[in-house]
Amino acid sequence: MTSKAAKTTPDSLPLGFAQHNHGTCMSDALAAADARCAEGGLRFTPVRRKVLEILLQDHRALGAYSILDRLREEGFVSQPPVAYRALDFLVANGLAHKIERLNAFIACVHTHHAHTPAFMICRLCDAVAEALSATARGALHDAAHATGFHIERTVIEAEGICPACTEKASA
Amino acid sequence: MTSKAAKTTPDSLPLGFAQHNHGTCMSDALAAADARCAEGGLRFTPVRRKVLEILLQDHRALGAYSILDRLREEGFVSQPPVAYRALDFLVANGLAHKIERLNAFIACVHTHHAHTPAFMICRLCDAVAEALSATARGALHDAAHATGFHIERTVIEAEGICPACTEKASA
DNA sequence: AGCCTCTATGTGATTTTATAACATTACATC
DNA sequence: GATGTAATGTTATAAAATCACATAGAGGCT
Repeated sequence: MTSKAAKTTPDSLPLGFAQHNHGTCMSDALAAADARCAEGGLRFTPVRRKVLEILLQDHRALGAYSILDRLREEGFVSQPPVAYRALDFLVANGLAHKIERLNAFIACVHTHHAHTPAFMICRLCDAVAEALSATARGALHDAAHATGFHIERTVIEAEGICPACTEKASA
Repeated sequence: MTSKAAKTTPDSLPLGFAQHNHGTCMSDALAAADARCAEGGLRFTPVRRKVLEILLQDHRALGAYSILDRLREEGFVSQPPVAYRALDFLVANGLAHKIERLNAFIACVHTHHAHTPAFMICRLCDAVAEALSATARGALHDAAHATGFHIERTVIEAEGICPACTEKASA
């Protein structure tokens, strides 16, 4: 678990590659979502909540149409705009992120602090880990500032092979 | 290749926001492409060259179907796979990049050195600038290395407002 | 309550982006 | 000039995203 330091708080690791307690991570995230919506006067409606639950359950990047299928299974209406609207809401409010490289969505695992997400995508097992990206973001921001560009949103995604798959391959 | 010093060679700036000589930039890029293909034993076929020319002419991100339209105008065959295959070739060989955020493609302006591209996308005028991203890339790489993730490719894109549009807005 | 307004949802169709599958042609080299 | 490989032509379809417009709910106001 430890990558370099002795301290290993859950969110100092890129969740997604590490084992963790899905139950608590899911209920934590839902609680955080409830709190944020209440605080911001946002309506955390049934479809929105269900979409977030679906994303949290899988804990991986899901395409809008996979989500739509899951919604249908759960008895929700299943036209594309339903899923896209819910996803737009979640993304706009920091409860989920879009992985541009995959045209897919993933629940945010760092809901408790504002952040610029960065992802690592394993091309073998499709796992996606969200890393804290203060450093990468800072560097980009500096470069942009030097040219007078005002950043509103960043997409930082690395594609490659995760630790587990690397191990499997060499075994 | 100074990035902040007084010297301002064309490629120390994020091309795309800065004015520059399209003619030479285009012929330079085509010459570089010729050289690279010759060197690597790659076939720089008419469609591939034409697609690169189209991208260089516009000097902005173009969707595959826009490129297809342009190809058609120039008398090329115009089924989607034609454009996608040419684009795949250009991207695979570093002559063009895909902007994931826009599902669009842009000619590479740093063909002479290997690099991990980073882009700044203006949401007002749609200009896209390619920046040198040694720093941002380094930070991401360090983070990945710490967790054992092996990066093969990175997507680094910032969306916001370019210098020109910022100025226009405040004027 | 009743009314108004704004937001969210339901629904069908369409647009945009990308790939599958398979036939044909061009090029290299022996 | 046969043969293998890479590139192109062509049709069809899949996958992702949005448009447009109708309906329903929540909250404020009198």
